[in-house]
Amino acid sequence: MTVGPTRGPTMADVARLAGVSVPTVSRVINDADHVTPEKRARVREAIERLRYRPSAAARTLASRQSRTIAVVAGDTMQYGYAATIRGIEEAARADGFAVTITVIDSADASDVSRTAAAVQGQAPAGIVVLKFDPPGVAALAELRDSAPIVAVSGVRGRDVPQAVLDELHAAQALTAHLLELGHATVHHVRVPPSRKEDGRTTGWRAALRAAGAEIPATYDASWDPESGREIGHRIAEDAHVTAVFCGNDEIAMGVIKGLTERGLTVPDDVSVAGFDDHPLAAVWNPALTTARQDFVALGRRAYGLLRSAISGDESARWSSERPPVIVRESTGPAPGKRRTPLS
Amino acid sequence: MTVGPTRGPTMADVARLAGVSVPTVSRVINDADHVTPEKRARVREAIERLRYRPSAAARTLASRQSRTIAVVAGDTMQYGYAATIRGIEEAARADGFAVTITVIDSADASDVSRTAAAVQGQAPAGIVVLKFDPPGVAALAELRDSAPIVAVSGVRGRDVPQAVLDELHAAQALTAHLLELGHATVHHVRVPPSRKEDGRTTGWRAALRAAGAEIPATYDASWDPESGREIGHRIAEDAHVTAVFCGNDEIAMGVIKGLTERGLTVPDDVSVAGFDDHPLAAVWNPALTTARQDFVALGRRAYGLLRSAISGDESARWSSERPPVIVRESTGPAPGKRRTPLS
DNA sequence: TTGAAAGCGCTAACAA
DNA sequence: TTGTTAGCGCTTTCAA
Repeated sequence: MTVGPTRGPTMADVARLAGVSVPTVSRVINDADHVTPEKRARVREAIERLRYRPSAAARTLASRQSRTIAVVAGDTMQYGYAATIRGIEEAARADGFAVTITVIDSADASDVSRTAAAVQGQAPAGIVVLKFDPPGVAALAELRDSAPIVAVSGVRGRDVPQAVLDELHAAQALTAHLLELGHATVHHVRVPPSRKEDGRTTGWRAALRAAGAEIPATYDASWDPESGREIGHRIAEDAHVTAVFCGNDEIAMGVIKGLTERGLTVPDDVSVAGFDDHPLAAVWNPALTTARQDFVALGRRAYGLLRSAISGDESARWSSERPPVIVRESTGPAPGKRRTPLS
Repeated sequence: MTVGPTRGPTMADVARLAGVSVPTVSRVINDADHVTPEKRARVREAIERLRYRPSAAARTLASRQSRTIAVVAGDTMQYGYAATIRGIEEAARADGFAVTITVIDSADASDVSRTAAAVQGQAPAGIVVLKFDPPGVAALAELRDSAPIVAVSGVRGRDVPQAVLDELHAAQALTAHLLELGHATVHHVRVPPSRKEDGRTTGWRAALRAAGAEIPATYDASWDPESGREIGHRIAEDAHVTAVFCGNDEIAMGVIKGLTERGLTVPDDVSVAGFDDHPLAAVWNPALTTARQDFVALGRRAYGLLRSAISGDESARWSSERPPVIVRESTGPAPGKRRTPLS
C-alpha cells in the first residue's frame, strides 16, 4: 500500500479564510499586480496561519511551466562535478527553482535513452548537462530538443548555449610555465576525453608547438588516481621525462605517488603539474602546481544561461572564463643534468 | 517572456490513435489489470509511435502521489556527501523515482525555514536528510512531519528511520589499532560534530578508556584541510604526541602536511590515522590508515528505507554497517624514545 | 473488461 | 481591482 504525503491546506482554504476568491490568492502568491494592499495582507496572514504551501504539481500543470530544472551528469562524485552541481543548485534555489539530478551511467544507447526518458518525464523547465565526458555528450545530443538546455564543459561548442572554463588556454599557460622553467619538453598524462581530444591536451600541444619543443606521446590515465600511480612507475623508467602535465589533480597526485615509490623526488627530479586546484592540492606533498578551475562559479554561470534560455532570451548563449595558473611546490627548474635510468 | 517546454502528445492522443479510452491508456501505463492483451499491445504501439511521455505533474496531481524524492544536505561537495547522494540517486532512478537536491546553508532559523519551504513546495513522496552536520539536524527536525523521511548519519537516532555507518565502533577499532602499536595514548583531531559529539569522538574516547590510557584534550578542526595543517604545526610542538586519530581523511592529510613542514616524519615520528577512506587516501604520501566508509552503499540503504516508509511499511526503520579498518602506511609502532621538543 | 464522469489544485482568460 | 468560468493531463470512482 502506498501512502501519499500529508495533505495540507489548499488555495481554496486560504481564500475562504481571507474572504477573497481563489484567483486573488493566486495573484498574491505570484506577486501579480492589481491586488489592494489590504487584501494582500489578509491573504498573507491566512497563508501564514494555515501554513499553506502551494502545490508545485498543480502550478506546473495549470501554467505549463515547471519550476524545476534537471541536471544530467556522467558522474557526481568527482570534485569538479560535485562543485559544478553545487553552483547550479545554489543559483537555482535563490531563483526559486528546484533541481533534480540524473546520472547517466554510460554512453551506450540504452543508458542514454533510459536517462533521456527519465529526464523528459520530469518535464523540467530546463536542462543543464555536464558535458565533461562521453555520457554527457551523448545525453546532450539526445535531450537537445526536449527543453531549453545548456551545456557545461571545457571547450566551446556551438550548438547550444554553453558555460565553459577555458581549459585550452589554461593548459597552454601551465605548459608554458613548465617550459620557462627550462624543461626541454613537457610530457602529458591525459584523463579520459569527452570527445577525441580535450582542451587540456590541445592547449598542451599548442604550447609545445609554439615553443618549438618536441611533442611526446601521451600517457592515458583513467579517472582513478591509481592509474596515475602506475603511470608514475612507467615515467620513472624514462630518464627523458623531467616535466609532466596531468589532466587533473587527482591523477597528478597518483603520478607523484608512483614517482616517489620509485625513489624519485618531485620537483627535483621531475616536475608535475595538475589541473583543477582540487581542495587537497594545496596540502598535498608537495603542494601541487595547477590551474584553478572555479567550478562553483561555473555552475552559477550555467544556471544564468539556462535562466535566460527559459525566458526566451536568445542572446545569452555563451560564458567563458580562463582558469589562472597557481604555482606551488610540485614544479621547479629542470634538473641540471639528466638522471641516469633506474633499474 | 517565459517559454514552456515543448508540448508533446497527451494521453488523449494516444487513446485516439489506439482506438481506446483515456482510462485504458492510463491502465496500461500503470500496469493495471483488466486490459486485454490485444488492447494493451495497441496502446503500447501508439505510445511508441507518438513518443508519448506521461506528464509527471498531472500524474502527481491526480493521484496525490509524487514520484520524486528530495535529498536535503548541508553540503554536497565533500566526498562523503557526494558519494551518499550518488547511492541514493542510483537506487531511486532504478526504482523510477526522480531526486531533487536542496542544500541547507546553515542551521539558522531563517535558512532552515526557507529550505523547508522549498522542499515542502516540491511535495516529494519522501525525504532523505543527510544528518552529518548541524544544518542537517535542524532540517530533519523541521521536515519530519511533512512526508515520509529517513535520516542518514554516523550515529543512531530513534526518531525517524535511519541508515547509519557505525562510526563509533569503527573509531574505537582504529584507536585500538594505534594503541596496539605501542602508543601510550592517541590524540584526536575532531571535525565539526553534528551535535555535541560525534560517534568518532565517542568511539575514540571509549577505546582509550577501555585501555586505561590517558584521554587528552581534542584539537578542533574545521572542514577545510588547511585547518588540519595548522593543527599539524601545533602538534609538532608537543613531543608527547605520537599518534593522532583524525575525524576524516582530508583533515588527516592536512595534519600530515603540517607535521611534515615542521620536519617530522609520518609514521616514524607520529602515526596519523584518518577516517572515510577517501579516494585519494591510498595515493597519499604516506598512504593513509583509515576506516572505510562505503557511502554509496549507505545512500542505497537510505533509499531502501525510504521506499519502505513511502509504502507504509513501518518495520524497516534501521540499517547499520560497521566500517572496516584499513591499515596502510601512515601508522606504525610508537617511536622508541620521545622526540625532544622542537623550537 | 471498458468507458463516462468527476475531480486533483492551480492559473489564465474574461467579464464585471 | 476582483470574481467567474474553463481548463491543464492525468487518475479514480462508478456504471455499463
